Amino acid sequence: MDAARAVCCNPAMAASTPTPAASRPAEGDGDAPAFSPLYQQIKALITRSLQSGEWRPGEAIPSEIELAARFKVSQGTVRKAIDALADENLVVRRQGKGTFVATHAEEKIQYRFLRLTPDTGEPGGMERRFIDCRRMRAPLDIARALELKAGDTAVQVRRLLHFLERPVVLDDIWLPGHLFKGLTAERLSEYKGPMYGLFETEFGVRMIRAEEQLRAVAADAAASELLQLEVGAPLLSVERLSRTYGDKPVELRRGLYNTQAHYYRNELS
Amino acid sequence: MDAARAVCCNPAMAASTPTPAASRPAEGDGDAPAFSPLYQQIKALITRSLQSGEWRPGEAIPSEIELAARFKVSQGTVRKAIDALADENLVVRRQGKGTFVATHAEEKIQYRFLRLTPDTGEPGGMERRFIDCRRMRAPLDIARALELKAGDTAVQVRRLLHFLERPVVLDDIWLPGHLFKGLTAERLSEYKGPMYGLFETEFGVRMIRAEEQLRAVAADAAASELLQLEVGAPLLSVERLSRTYGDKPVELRRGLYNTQAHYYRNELS
DNA sequence: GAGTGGTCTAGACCACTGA
DNA sequence: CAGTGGTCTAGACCACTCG
Repeated sequence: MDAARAVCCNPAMAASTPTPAASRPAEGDGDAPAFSPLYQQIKALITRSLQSGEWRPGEAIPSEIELAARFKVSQGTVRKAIDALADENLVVRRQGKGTFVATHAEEKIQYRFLRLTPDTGEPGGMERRFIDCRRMRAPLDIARALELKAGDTAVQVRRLLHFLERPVVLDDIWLPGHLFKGLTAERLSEYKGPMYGLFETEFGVRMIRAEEQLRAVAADAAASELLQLEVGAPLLSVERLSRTYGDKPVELRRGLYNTQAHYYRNELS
Repeated sequence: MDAARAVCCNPAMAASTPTPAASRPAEGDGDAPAFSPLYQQIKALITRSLQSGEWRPGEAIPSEIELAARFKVSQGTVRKAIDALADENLVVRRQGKGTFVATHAEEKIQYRFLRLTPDTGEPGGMERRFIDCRRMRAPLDIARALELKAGDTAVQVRRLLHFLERPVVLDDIWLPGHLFKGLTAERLSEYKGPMYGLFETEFGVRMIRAEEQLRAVAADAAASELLQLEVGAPLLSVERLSRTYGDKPVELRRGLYNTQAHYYRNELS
């Protein structure tokens, strides 16, 4: 009855003790020690359930005690696994209530990934205006970034963010076509709340983490018109690659930020 | 013998049990619950020892077992305190060896805080060239940022970073004069290794964390000459406020980055 | 082999939430 | 009040480093 524990389906796992003699497999190349602590295996299992949609964004996951029973490990081990997930913002702990699947849809702080802050006043409060939303064969650079095959279709969304009636951000957003069937400008406009909330609830695509590359560039004709600036004005170029579970890239976003009255904030440690 | 535990000097602390009846002080305003877990108190004590220089950067701090004995708590509690310090990069754990005070002086990855990456190739490998180093009364905005009194002296350092013989970064660095007595261009030039390493070993000032504000700006005459660009060329402006223990600001740095062949990298989660 | 940090367990108790 | 996450403990054992 204890020969199974919880990791019964994990290829790199142990039988009933956490680290049996067999846990040091094939030392052939003097590489890949391949020892995985129990709590990381549990973390992987929980992540798999998150990915499979066993619990939906915003919902509570089972309590630590339940999970401990399910996986046949101690509560402390489950706790450590959940702590790691909470550190990665995949999950939110709320004392006395439970542990909840993170969501972009209901956050008080909208725009979890938007680091632009007005010089005076609070972040947020940006108004969205969509310019267009088109399906097409993915250009080469886009396809490469999104790991699409040549010829696959992509969705391009362009939009502006306004702050106090002035355009501040011009975004050019690329998405894999096969994940976003039926995405139209109308649905984008109708949806209240952050765009990543719509992606989550309507298309089941959850943005987990992202990398950004920032540069200073000069406004070209198109950008200068849309952002109401002179050609050549300096703009902050922000290229973001967003990823979902398994580090799979699912969005490439090219933003141009007017930083005359805003700044991009970052913390180092 | 157990009435003292370790937190004997902490005003917001308990006697011998972690959370005695008295731990809910003065609920007057319906504010400030002021409950501090033991491990956070231990963390604060360790931080105080770090700040006081009881252990120097690069050195090992006492083992978990020793600290547990000193503070009269369990090893698990010490462990949680150290985990928190490691998360904040104040300390580095090395299995089998010990826990070490973090340092800017010996890191393999130099420039822990520099997020600029060349488009092709590895980060780092920048050559420093100092332009000048002067002491003066702190300008008003600098004094405010560094929390100096009007009239206090400040040190201004200007320098360039070159990559493959081309100037890429122009830094304008402001430091509180009273912390950096005797800082000269010579000492800056002679020192091998990152500038924060010199600050650490020569002046006992340790940069713990920092906030940056990024903008796109147009190069003025001075910057364009030093960075060998046309006037008006777009530059990434990076204003960094660095802090030491207790969140005390100790450096204001204004950088201008040429992002034609480099980008500023950031990770979101 | 001795000493370090890393994992895992089991159990007690506390703080918070909501019915 | 019961149920949740949060803290603390004590002890066992493992993985890593170095002399």
